[in-house]
Amino acid sequence: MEDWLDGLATRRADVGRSSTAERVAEILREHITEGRLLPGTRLSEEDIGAALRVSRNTLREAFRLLTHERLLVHEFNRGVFVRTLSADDVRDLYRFRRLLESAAVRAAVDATPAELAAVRESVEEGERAAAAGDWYAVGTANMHFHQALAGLSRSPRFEDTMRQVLAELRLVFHVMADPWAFHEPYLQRNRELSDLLAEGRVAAAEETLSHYFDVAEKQLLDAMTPVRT
Amino acid sequence: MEDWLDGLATRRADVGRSSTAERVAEILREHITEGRLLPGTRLSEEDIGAALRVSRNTLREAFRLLTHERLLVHEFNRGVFVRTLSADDVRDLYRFRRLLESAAVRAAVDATPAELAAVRESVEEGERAAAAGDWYAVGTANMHFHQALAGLSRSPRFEDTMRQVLAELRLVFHVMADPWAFHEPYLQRNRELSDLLAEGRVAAAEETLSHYFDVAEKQLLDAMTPVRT
DNA sequence: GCATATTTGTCCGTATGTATA
DNA sequence: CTATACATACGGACAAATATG
Repeated sequence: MEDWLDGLATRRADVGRSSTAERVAEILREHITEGRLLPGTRLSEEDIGAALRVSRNTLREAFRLLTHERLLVHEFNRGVFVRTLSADDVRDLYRFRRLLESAAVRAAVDATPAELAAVRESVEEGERAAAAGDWYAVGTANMHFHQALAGLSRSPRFEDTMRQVLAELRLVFHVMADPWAFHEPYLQRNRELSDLLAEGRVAAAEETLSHYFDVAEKQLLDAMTPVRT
Repeated sequence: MEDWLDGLATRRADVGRSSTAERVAEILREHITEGRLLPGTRLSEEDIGAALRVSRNTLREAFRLLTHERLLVHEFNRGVFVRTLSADDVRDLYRFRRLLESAAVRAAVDATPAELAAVRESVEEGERAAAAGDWYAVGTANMHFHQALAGLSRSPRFEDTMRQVLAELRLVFHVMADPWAFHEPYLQRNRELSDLLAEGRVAAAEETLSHYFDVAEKQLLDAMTPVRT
């Protein structure tokens, strides 16, 4: 039996409120985004159902949720697998992010002070985490930063879309030698961006963001290529 | 016989294959987007299961698919209903569209001739349909136009997101007295936009698009408000 | 407010089809 | 080619929640 199944079993006690499928999905999502369940892993209905003590029907419902979030892929008559992102997927995700986050930054001209404050707050969250040497928290704060940028759009659907994209990208962070430390260099740039936005210098912010993506995308792709030819 | 022929044959079989849940979802999706199943309608598991001759478990799987597409809403212990969009939903959808389609138009500077041709082709599809007095086809062509705009992004995820947004908006088209004729006035504007893009006048195109959304959003919201107080 | 009927939520057993060693 | 394992789909069961009279 694989290790991660043990981890699942310990979460069994948590299963007791709200829709069962949602709870199961949440448990699996956590395992995936934290890298305990690696891309390519097949999720057996029987094994996981046994570990979490839920029926196959319920489990399939949870699988559906995560498949829709693109964290799992469903292959007909073969089962569900933790998604493996290709280099093309990563390129597409960054192309998408460029479009989305640039649009969000441009929308900053209409942003409320509260929305801009949320951006600054996420920068400070990252700086505090770095000062404390907590790299995991730095990574989380970086996610919050980009989520806060999405908040400038003032569109719930836009924010949902951003959440989705960021969750999907997490699938590939674990190819990095140290998945979380890789966010550290971006603290400085986030601060810059936040300041530019506060000053209303939208065009300059867009420029900074563009550099951000160039570097981050290249860094991820470089880390990926050695994995498979 | 060569091996690759076998390979083709099995792939061919794979292409046409889909789960019953997906086929059921497709049938329901069609009923919803064409207005035969109206927002607010409750979808009884037993009735629909009997009508389509599928088991409750399979049907629920189809419901899940459509719920994730936001065409249905699931109310715990009460069942699933065809989604009813609120005025806020429509406003959010238009805000989202503004961000997305503006971004797509700006990305037109890097578009290939083929991508721009797809935009023009959808305009002509609409013009032909209008000349033939086929308002349903005019509406469809209008969807294709905006989907073609999304294609300028050259991002599959971006195009998916647009598809989703347009599908969702269809839920509300049926509040219009004549759901399809309402697209007609936009033919002219689509042509304008297509021409501006072909000339590379991106900023002007963005401006035209912005007007487009102002008018369309107001028109939809006005048609909605009498429905409910 | 109460009792009843209906419907959903969850789980199980099983038959059939499909993929893979 | 066969055997095994697994996914798909069905129908039945019962508890729990909801709607109805």
